[in-house]
Amino acid sequence: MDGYEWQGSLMKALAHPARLQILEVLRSDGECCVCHIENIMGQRQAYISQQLSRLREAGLVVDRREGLNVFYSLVDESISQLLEVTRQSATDLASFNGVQLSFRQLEHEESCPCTCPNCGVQDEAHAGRTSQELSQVT
Amino acid sequence: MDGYEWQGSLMKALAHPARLQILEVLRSDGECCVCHIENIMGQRQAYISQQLSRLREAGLVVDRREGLNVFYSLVDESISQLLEVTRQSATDLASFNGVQLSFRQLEHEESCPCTCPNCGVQDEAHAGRTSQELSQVT
DNA sequence: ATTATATATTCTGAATATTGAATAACCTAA
DNA sequence: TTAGGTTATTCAATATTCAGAATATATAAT
Repeated sequence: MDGYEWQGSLMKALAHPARLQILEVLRSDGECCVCHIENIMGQRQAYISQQLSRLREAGLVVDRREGLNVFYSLVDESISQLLEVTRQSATDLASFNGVQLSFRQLEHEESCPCTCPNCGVQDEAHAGRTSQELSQVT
Repeated sequence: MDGYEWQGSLMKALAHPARLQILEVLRSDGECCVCHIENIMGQRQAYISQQLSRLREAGLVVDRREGLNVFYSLVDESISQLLEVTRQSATDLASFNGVQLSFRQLEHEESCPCTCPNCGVQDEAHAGRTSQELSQVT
C-alpha cells in the first residue's frame, strides 16, 4: 500500500488544533474520559466527541467503556514522540519567522459535575494520572 | 500566538501525498530544480509548481532562481527529522493494522530535456547531490 | 417501564482543499 | 524585437472539512 498516502492520512488526522490539543491532554493526563477533555478544553460535548471520532478512525487513540464513561488514551507511546517532534518543528519554524508560540495548558474547571474517577478529584490541584503511568512515559 | 493552530497548519502542509513525496525528493537528492521533481514524479509541471507553492507558503522549502531554473530545497535540516518521524509513525500504525507500506523511490527518467546542472547528468546512474551536501545531512 | 447522565451520530451550510486547463510571467538567446 | 524553454498563477468544477444543531444511543438507578 502506498506509504505517502498513508502518511498523508496521518498528517491529516493531526491537522487540526482541537485534535492536537486533545492528544496533548491524553499525553499529559493519561487515559481520561470525554467529560474530562470536554471540561479542560471548554468545548461542547458533541464537538469533542466528533474530534475523538476522527482520532479513533485514524487509529491514534483507543477507547474503553466503563459504565457510563468512555475512557480514551493514546494507542501507543510513539504517538507521544510524534506530538513532541511536530510541536518542536512548529516552534522552530515559527521562531524562524519571528513568532513565538504558546501552547496553553488549560486547567480543569471546578464545576465539572462528572462522577468518573478521573474528574471526581477535580477539586484537588491537579487530577492527573498516577505516578506509575507517568513513569511509563519517561 | 496559539501553538496548536500553528502546529495544525504545519500538519496540514504535510497532509498530502504529493507534497510528502516532493519533500522526500528534496531530502534525498538535495536542492533540485522543478523539472527534476517533475521528471521524477511523472506529474505535470503546473501540478508540481502548485504543491511547491503550498510548501513555500508553509515555510518548509526555500527557492532560489538561477537563470531559467528555480531550485528548491528544504528550509532546514529539522524538516528531515520531521519527515523521518512521521513516516516511521505511519509505518508503525499501518503495521499495527496489518498493512505494510511501501514508499517507492521513483527514478529519474532518461527523457528529461532540461539543461539545469542537476538534470543534465540524468543519463548517469543517479544524479543526486554532492558528497559534501550529503555530509551535512548526517 | 421512566429518568438521568454520558457519549455518539447525523444533518447541514459555510469554508477550504484539490486538481485539471489555460495562461501568464520570467529568463536567455538570436 | 521575437522565439523558446522553465516556472508560476488564475480560474473553475469538484470534493472534503469544519462546526453548530438536533437527535440518537448506551448505561445506571429508580
